[in-house]
Amino acid sequence: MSAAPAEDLVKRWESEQARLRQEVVEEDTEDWQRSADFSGLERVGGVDLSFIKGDDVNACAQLVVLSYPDLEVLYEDSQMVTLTAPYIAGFLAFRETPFLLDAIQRLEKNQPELLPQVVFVDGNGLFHYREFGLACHLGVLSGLPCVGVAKNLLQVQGVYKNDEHQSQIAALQKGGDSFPLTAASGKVLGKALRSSDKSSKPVYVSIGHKISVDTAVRLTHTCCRYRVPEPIRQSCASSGPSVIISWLKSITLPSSSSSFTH
DNA sequence: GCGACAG
DNA sequence: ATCTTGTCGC
Repeated sequence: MSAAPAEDLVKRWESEQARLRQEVVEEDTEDWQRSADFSGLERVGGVDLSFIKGDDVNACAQLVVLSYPDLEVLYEDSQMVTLTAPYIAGFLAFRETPFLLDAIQRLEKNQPELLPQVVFVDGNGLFHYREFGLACHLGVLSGLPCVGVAKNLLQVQGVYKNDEHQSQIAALQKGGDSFPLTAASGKVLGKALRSSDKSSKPVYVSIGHKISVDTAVRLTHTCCRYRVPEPIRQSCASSGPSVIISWLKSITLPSSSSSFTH
């Protein structure tokens, strides 16, 4: 019957990406982005979805807001959610964005004064098959400046994980060093950044929305205590596990007590 | 058949 | 994403 069930879905998603792609702003739009020390920047956000071992449907959506430049936690939101869309490489946003957007809107409604001035996203932005990764998607739909940070290189648009790439990585001497990820077209889609002196493996930074590549790279570097930028690290590690555990208990206990009804 | 495949 | 312990090094 339907040998290729996702084919039609993928086509719709592709046109949706093409439509929203036109809304991406690839330049700095905020005053603090022009400042050498980012003066005026007080809150940076991070978002992430955490999963449990064999369950790719239930996840914990998290949003944290940290102070800048101290990187202290100002706000934290964790919400168990039920995912509907499958994970297909190149379409991560359709799986995760709705829940990340929900978290941002909850904050906007309850404590708008804590809204982050920029959001770090776990995944790529412009560095994407169609130049519209998760960070762009969330940026356009939320209207907030966003930065995409991926932990692994996506081989796309003529960028390969070959010997040339490896030698460029080897040339990154200290935290803050970077090299461009240039598409076959010549466009710089992002940069590989050595985020700290300690980590030899770079992170891949690309813009999501309302920020320039160079500003995104500079900002990412100042938000790194370890390899992964603190906003993303905090959103991954803070309350994720405990929220998932309490959620597991909440669905396990009622079912066991129901055995008393018979 | 083999490699790639953000999270 | 997550599965998994120890291990080597500063």
